[in-house]
Amino acid sequence: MTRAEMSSDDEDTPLSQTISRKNTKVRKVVVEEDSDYDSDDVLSKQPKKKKTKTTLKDKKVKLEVGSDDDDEVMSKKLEKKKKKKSKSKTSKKSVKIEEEGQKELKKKKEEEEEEEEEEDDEDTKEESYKWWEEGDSKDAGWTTLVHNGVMFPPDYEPLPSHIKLYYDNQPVELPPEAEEVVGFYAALLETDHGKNPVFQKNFFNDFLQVLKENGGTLNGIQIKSFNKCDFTKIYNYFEVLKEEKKKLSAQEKKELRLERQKEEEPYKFCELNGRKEQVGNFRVEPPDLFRGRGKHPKTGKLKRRVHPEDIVLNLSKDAPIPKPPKGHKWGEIRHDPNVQWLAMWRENIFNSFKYVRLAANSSLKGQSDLKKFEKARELKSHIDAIRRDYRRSLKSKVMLERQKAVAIYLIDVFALRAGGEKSEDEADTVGCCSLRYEHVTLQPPNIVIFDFLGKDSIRFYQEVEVDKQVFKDLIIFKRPPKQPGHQLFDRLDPSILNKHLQSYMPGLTAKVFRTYNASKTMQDQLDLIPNEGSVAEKLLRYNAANRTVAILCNHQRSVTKGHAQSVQKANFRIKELVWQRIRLKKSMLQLDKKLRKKNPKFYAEIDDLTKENEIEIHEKIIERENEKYQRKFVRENDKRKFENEELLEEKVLNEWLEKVENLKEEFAEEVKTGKIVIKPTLNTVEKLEKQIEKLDLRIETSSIQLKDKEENSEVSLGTSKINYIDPRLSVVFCKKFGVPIEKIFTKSLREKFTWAIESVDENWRF
DNA sequence: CTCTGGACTTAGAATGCTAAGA
DNA sequence: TCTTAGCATTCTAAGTCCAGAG
Repeated sequence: MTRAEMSSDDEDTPLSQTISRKNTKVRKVVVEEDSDYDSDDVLSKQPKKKKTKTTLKDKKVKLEVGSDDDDEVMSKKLEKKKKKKSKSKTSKKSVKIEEEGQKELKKKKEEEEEEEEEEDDEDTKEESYKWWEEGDSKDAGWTTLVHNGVMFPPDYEPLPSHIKLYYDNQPVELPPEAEEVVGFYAALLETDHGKNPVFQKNFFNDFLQVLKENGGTLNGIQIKSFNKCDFTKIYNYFEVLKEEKKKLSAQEKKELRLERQKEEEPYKFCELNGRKEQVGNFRVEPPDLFRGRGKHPKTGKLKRRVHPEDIVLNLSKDAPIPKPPKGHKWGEIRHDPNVQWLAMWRENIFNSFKYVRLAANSSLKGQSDLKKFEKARELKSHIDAIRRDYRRSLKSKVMLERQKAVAIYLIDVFALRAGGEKSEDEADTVGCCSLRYEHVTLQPPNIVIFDFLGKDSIRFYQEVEVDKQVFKDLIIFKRPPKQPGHQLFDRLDPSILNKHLQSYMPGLTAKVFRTYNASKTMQDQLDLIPNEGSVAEKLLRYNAANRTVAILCNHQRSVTKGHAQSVQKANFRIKELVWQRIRLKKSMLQLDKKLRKKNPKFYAEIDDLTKENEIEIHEKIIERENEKYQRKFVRENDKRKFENEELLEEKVLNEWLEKVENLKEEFAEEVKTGKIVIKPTLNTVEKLEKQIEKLDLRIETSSIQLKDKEENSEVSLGTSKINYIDPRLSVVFCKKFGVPIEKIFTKSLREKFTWAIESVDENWRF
C-alpha cells in the first residue's frame, strides 16, 4: 500500500496551518457512556416533540399570475430602470459641465437615492415567484432555459516595456503568453503560496512549458533555474497599480463600478421556465496559478485560459444561441433539461468540469435547499432505530457490520464527513471511511484522540470520550498487522455505508447526518434561550448557539492578520485598567492605612504588581502618548497645508511632548517612592471606591469581549448558517423573540432563504 | 459488483465595502 | 476626517453522491 509509505513522514502540518492557524485548541467532548440505551441515552438525541407539518401543506391561493403577465410586468420594470439609468447619466454630465463644488454633493445624494430605488424595484421583482406556495415540489430541472452565455475575462495586457523579469540580473524579453504566467507568480511573490516550494516548482515547470510553446525568450536568454529569476520589478509594479487604484476618488471608483455593472448586465440574469432568475458565476474563471489548499501536489500549476471553443452551453432548443465572442465559436450547444447548469467547461488541472449555475437565490437552488432540509427532518423519525441498530451492531460477529456501526457512530456523534477515496495527486485529507491508523489514538479506558486533516486540509483535533464498545472496536480495528498508513475501516467505503443507510430511509446518506445534527443542535440551543433582554443580548445568544453548531461541524477560519495585534492591544488595555485600579487602591491606603487590615483580600492585588510590571506599563503608556502627539502634529499640519493655513511650529509639538515628559517624571517618582499623587477630585475613600467600581465593570466587559474575540477568531459561523442550519429555525427565532431578521441574515442570505422567511409561522420546529 | 464521469453541495481564502474608531 | 477593522460578497477549491459502463 502506497499510503503506508507516505504516512509516517507526514507529521508536519501543511503550510497554510503553520502560517495562519494557531494550534487547534484541545476540545474535550464528553459523551456519556450508556450501555442501557433504552433509557435517556445521550446519544439518542431523539426529538420529544411531535412532528409538525410544514406550512407547505396549506397551499395558498396562487397570487402569481401566468408567466406572460409576469413578463410584461418585468419588461415594464426594466424599461423604468433603463430610463432611470440614462437619467442619472445625463444629470451627471450636465452637472459636471455646470461646475464642480457644492453641487457635487447634491448630485451624489441624488444618485444614491435613485440607486436605492432601483434596488428596491429589483427586490420586489425577485420575490414575485413564490414556488414554495405551490404544493408539488417539482423535481430539479427546467422546461425552458434562455440565457446570454458567459462573460470572458479580458485579454492579457502586456506589461509596460520597462517592467521585466530579470534572469541572472539580465532583463528578459518574454512573449506575452509567458509574461502573463510570470505575472501570475509575481503577484503572489510575498504570499504563502509564493513561498511554497511545491508551488514554485509547479509554476516554474508550467512557465517553462509555455515559454517553449511560444518560441522561448525574445532576447536569447536561456531560463533554467527558478532561483535566478527576479520577479521583484513586476511585483512592485503590481503594488503600485494597487496603490493607484486605491487612491482614485470616490467619484472615479463609482464610475468604474457602474462600468462593470453595465458590462455584466446581460449575463446576470437568465430566463428559467419563463421567469427571470439570477445566474451565479457567469464569469468564466480567468487563467491563474492553481491555488490548492494544504499540501497539494499540484499547487502552483498553470490554470489555462478558457476559450469559447472549450465551453458547452445548455439551453432550450428554441432559445436563441448567444453570440460567441468575435472570431470564435462555442464548443457545443446542448439542450439537457435534466441538469441545472447553463454552461460548462473542462479545466486543465484535473480534467474535471466547471459549471456555470444559477444563483443561490434562484428557485432551483431554493427548491433543492428545501428538499435537503426536509430530508434531514425526515431522519428524525428514523434516528432512534438507526442508533439502536448501530449500538447493537457494535458487537456484531461480522467485521463489516461492526465497521459500519462504528462509522455511523462517528458520523452521528462527531459529525464526521463520509470520507471518500482520494487519488495521489490531491492533498492527503480524510473523512470517516478513509481514516487511517495514525489518525486515532486510543487512551484507555475510553478516550479517543482524533487528529487528521479533513476537507480543505482543516485540522480535526478532538480528545473525546467514546462509548466503551466503540473503544473496544477501535482497538480491534487497529490490531496488528495493521500499522500506520492502513485504513481503519478496511471493509468500508461511503457507497457501502450509504447503501446501508438507504435501507432505513430513501435518500439517507452520510451527509444528511451533518445537516440533521447541525439543525437539531441549533433547535436545542435556541430552545434554551430565554425570551428576555435586549435585542443585542438575544443576538449574542443566537450567535452562541450558532457557534455551538459551527464547532460541531469543525468550521474554522484562519486568524486574520491583525488579530494577534488587536488581541495584544486589548490585553494591554486590560492590564492598564488593572494597574489603574491598583493605584486607586494604593491611594485609599494612603488616605487611611488601617483599611488594609479590615479587608486584606481587597488590597491583595497591590502586591501582584511588580516593579518591572509597573515600569513596563509606564513605558508603554509614554510611548503611546508620544506617538499620539506626533501623529496629531503631522495630521494637523497636513490639513493646514492643504487649506493654505499657517503651519504649526515645532514649538507646539515640543510643548505637547513636554506634557508627556512630565507624566514620565511623575511615573518615575511614583516608582521610586511608591507614593501616588492623589487627584484633588478623588480625595476621599468613598470617591475612590466609586471609581474602583467603575473600573471593575470596565475590566469585566473588556475581558468578556476579549474572550469572545479569541474564541471566535478560529470559528467560522457563516458556513453552518449558509449550509447546515435550517433557515426556518432562524426565522422562527426572530419572530418569537422580536429580533429583526436583518440582524441574522444578510441581504443575500435573506434572498437565498426567502422561501423560509415567508413560509413559516412561529410554531414551526425542525 | 467496481470504476469513473458527471453534477451537485459545501468550504475557506481573497477581495470589496462600510461603519466604527483614532 | 481619515483609517482601519470587521463584515459581506465573490471566487473557486474540495467535498459528496449517483448513475451508467464494463
